[in-house]
Amino acid sequence: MFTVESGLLRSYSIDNKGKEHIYMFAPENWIITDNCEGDIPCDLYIDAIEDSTITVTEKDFTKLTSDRKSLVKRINVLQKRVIMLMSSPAVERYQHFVETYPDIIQRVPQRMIASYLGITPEALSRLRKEISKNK
Amino acid sequence: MFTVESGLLRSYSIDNKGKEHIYMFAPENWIITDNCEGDIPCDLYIDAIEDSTITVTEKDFTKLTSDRKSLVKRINVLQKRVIMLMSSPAVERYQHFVETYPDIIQRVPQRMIASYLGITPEALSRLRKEISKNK
DNA sequence: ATCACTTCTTGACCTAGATCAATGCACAAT
DNA sequence: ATTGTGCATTGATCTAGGTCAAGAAGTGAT
Repeated sequence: MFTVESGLLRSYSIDNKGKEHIYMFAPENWIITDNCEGDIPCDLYIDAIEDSTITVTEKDFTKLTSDRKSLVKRINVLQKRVIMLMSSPAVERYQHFVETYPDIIQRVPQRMIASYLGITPEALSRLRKEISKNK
Repeated sequence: MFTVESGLLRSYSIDNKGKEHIYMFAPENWIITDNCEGDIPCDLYIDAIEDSTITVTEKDFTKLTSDRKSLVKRINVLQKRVIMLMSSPAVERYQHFVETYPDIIQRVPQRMIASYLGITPEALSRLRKEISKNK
């Protein structure tokens, strides 16, 4: 966990085509982390855009109070979502959703899945057709 | 703040064309909120997709510990970002960024702004040209 | 001064996904 | 049985933004 005293940091991910996607900028007084929990490999890189002085703090996810833990978890989910919206095409976002929330799929109409993924129901319908064709 | 005992809720925003964008689904044991702080008008609607039983908890943002407050703030920023990525074209995302972080613009190369917005440097360049033309 | 390196811009073309409109298909109400 | 009403699908067309390639302009090193 880095607290920026002066300067400017950024965190970013790199997609499978090697393209960078900036997740956040951290100027003076901001806190920036890679949001890794335990063993989970972390998909955020951090570096400095300007010469910076920073304070490093060790964070121990396991020592957080449970409500703080759930906030951090929610942030991680959002982080993943932001990065996917920026870097993955609709098919991949759909597949990720199916894998992550298999039960939800059964329970909500497709147009709502589309709405969650940021695409139209028509696009989702076609994309599902394509997937089922390829197997 | 709603804790879902059984059933399924969703939260969503409505863009300026009247289109709904689902921000999250909340099945059993999930917590869902509209993330309003104080007087700030809140742009999330919540409703039930299935018949549900829920527990309502009052939350008082002002009473949170400061570190919790900063987590909640970060969630709100991410929420805004997710919704904008789903519902706003690149121009609007850029303008929102300029208004929100006017100082950052001065300090980072344009390609990084583009990367943050989820577009290519070329697209950002053209879009800026378009904006400057219209005024 | 010149070369190398990087950023920004511009142009030509391409593609993922949006939009619009029509059709099919359940399931509920009469 | 028939008439909605809402959802999913399909087709035709459009558009925001991506890709690729070529300048232009700034900056630093030799």
